[in-house]
Amino acid sequence: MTQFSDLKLDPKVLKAIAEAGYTTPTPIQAQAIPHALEGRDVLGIAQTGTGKTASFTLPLITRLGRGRARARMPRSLVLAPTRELAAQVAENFDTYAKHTRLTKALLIGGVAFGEQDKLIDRGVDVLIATPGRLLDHFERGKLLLTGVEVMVVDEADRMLDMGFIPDIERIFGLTPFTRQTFFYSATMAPEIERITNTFLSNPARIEIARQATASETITQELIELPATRRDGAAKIKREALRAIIEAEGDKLENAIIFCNRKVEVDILAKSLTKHKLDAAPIHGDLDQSLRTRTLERFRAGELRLLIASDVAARGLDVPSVSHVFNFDLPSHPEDYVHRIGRTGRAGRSGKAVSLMVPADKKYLDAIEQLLQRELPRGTAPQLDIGKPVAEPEAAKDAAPRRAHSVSKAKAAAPAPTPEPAAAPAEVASDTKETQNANLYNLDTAKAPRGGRGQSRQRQDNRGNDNRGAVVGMGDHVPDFLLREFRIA
DNA sequence: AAAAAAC
Repeated sequence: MTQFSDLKLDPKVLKAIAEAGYTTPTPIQAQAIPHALEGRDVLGIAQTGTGKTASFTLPLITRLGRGRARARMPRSLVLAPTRELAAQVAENFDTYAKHTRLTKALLIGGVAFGEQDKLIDRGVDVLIATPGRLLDHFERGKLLLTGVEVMVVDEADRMLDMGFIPDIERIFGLTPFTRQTFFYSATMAPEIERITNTFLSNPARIEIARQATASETITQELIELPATRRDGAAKIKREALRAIIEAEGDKLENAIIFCNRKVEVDILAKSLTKHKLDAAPIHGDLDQSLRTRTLERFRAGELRLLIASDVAARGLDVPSVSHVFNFDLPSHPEDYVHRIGRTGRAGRSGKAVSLMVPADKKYLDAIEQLLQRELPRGTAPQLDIGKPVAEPEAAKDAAPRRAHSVSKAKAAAPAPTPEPAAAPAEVASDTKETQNANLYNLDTAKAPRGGRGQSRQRQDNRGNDNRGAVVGMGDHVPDFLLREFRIA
């Protein structure tokens, strides 16, 4: 089997790899690095957690080993869709370039220009950036991209989702066509295909087959919660979540809890904190320095619960998360896969628990359709609904305004707008019913629907010999995570 | 319908 020492990497890079404790490259590293070192373009079709980042940083550092940076003319450029991902690439670069004299700058939004300007003026070998901030620097005339020898586009499919493709095309156009290009995407949507045809030249196409021993590392569970009035769903979910967290006890070392909306992230983080749980929010409306600090605390094990929007769904490298919760089922089924992929990494076991209310049924259907299997149904915790816990009950009197707890959480937000025609009918009966149903014990284990699950297996195992391979610098990835998604 | 990313 290939070892890092068999690859023609710079000895200084090999030394740093060894010091980081790795000996064996992951499949994508073993396949991409030789082509990259020959100077070929690389098209990598792979998910996060496969060791993708090092598959470009290692040859990049090797290739830039000779030569020096000139002022305002970076020698290489790495583009990532989110600030956190860009920061992660920068860390990876630092790890493996530590015995070289190569320099880097991280250009992301949300932070001051001053320091970034200084680094660019001095000249950097590697520029790592999100597209918006990079173009901002360029337009201010601070930056020339004509010296770029190597360009990397990471997570291109996500760039597509986020509307960055025009920016990416423009940036490609600012770099010399003689550059070497590494391009990574989890899927090959037609638009992505078009870009690669335009900007890559005879690339080595590397597609990572899923690994044979898989998905046992993530235990998935769906908790179905009872129907309620619209504004009651979130509250019931919060209660259920707390009950589950409590029931997991010490097994829950740390967890990421995903919500679909930023406001929900804030409300949930506050609510959990109020209930004496160690929780903090992360989403795109929060100050960048806070985002960075929160993530650092979480990585360092100083924070147990990270409440997140989908800013954290993909790509974030948080090595050991014991649990992932979907407080809301994601509306894009691929996001389900990305979210739960934050646990069960590096061969460790992980648990992914999703909460569902009846209104989310359509999302569940889409997820099960994508996974080609049913999510195992778990038992809902017993909830003392009807007894006010720490949060005051929703208005019992006729006026169906909003729950006190919510209005409190929203105090900081701009003037609360009136609820657009709240659910009319069954309001009256609701309170009584929930009071009687003091205990919800929903054992809703359903017989699996017709055998659509098993029929389709292993068809995309491409016969690579990496089964059972020791996986260095990447993580163990369940097989269904590596399946290609169809873009609806 | 929402999230992310530029000021």
